[in-house]
Amino acid sequence: MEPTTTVREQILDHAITLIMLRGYNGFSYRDLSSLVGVKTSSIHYYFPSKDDLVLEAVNAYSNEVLGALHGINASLAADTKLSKYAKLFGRTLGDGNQICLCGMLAADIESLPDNIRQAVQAFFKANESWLAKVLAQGVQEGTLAVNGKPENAARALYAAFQGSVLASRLFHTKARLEDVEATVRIAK
Amino acid sequence: MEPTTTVREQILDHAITLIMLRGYNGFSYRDLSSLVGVKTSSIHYYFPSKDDLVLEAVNAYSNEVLGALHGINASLAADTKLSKYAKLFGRTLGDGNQICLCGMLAADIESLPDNIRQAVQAFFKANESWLAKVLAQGVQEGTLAVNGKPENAARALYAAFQGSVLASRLFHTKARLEDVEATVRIAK
DNA sequence: GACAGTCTATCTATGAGTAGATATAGTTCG
DNA sequence: CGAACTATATCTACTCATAGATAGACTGTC
Repeated sequence: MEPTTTVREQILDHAITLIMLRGYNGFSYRDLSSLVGVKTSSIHYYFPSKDDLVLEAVNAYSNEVLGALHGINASLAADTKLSKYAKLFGRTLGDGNQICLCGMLAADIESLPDNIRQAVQAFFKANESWLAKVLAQGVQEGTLAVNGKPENAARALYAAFQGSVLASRLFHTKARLEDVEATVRIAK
Repeated sequence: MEPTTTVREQILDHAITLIMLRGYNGFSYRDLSSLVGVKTSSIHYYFPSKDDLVLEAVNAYSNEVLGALHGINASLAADTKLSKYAKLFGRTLGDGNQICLCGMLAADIESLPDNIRQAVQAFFKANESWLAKVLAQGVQEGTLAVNGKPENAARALYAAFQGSVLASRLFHTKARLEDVEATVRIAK
């Protein structure tokens, strides 16, 4: 009675996991083959080239994460929203040492075609503009400390989140994510 | 009359460049072979395994960068030091789209042996503690805005720098590095 | 003649990707 | 109805290129 996931979905799921763990150049069709239990040729049937697979992985991941972002209740206080965001960011760290798929692909970007670069850029921009709104709200509510324009601060904050998951995994700790949140939160 | 660099040094230099561009899994002995003009077997003569090569690359890079950090005049104002630091960070972005070698290897960390992880960790810690001192100085001088303890803020700031070079390369702009600096600088 | 440094030649494993067979499930039409 | 056809999904078997790594021969120099 297990939830019937198609082979295609399984391939995509495992691809996402592997990219978050080892990056574009760090996984192969062979890896997927042994994880899903079908031959590599079957994977090529669904995803003709590796780039096709990665592009779909970005889109699927992006939809999921941006969906979760959209699901954060708009009527919450800004600092509460930020906490939820930080938790979202660190979610994959605990089980499996995975970092944000798009952060990973940003590191691998020089090995990737332009359509994937654009998809990753879009993900970055979506996060930055969401954060910019939260920061602006936090300024109004007096719960978040923002130096300069919210748009600029949001880009820096997003970079800090991306960098901190990198460092968190490097040091096997989640503390660095909290450090980032603390830089903008105003103590009560 | 070119400066006589040994083959060994050339290999190491190109390895560093390639790692900063494409990461651990994104370059090969063959790439180095064609760049330096010796056979791959000669590279194995100097660096028996790829991991040996990468470890030496981290050490060489680390010495160079930390040397440059140490070279920043201790008597400067904190905000001036921070500007120099940001410039240092973005130096390799313009020519060649390279990001910090240790930031790159942090992304690839799950493919790397433990001795390299430790070397990368050491580099991170050195940067963070240097930044912590600068932030503490900036608080005293009233030129930098720090929320919370300098140690925590320094970790978050360093993460922001790492994340911002990632984003800068992704978007082909250096603006994101400046956004980071702006979050702690107090406008005159 | 020992040794550092480089080469040729080769190995074994893995990389993405392709060709073509097969099996099964619909679908169409006489 | 049932034969012919088509689409989907999978496999076996392969290609060609690349990966890191090794063995052993050669060459110059101290």
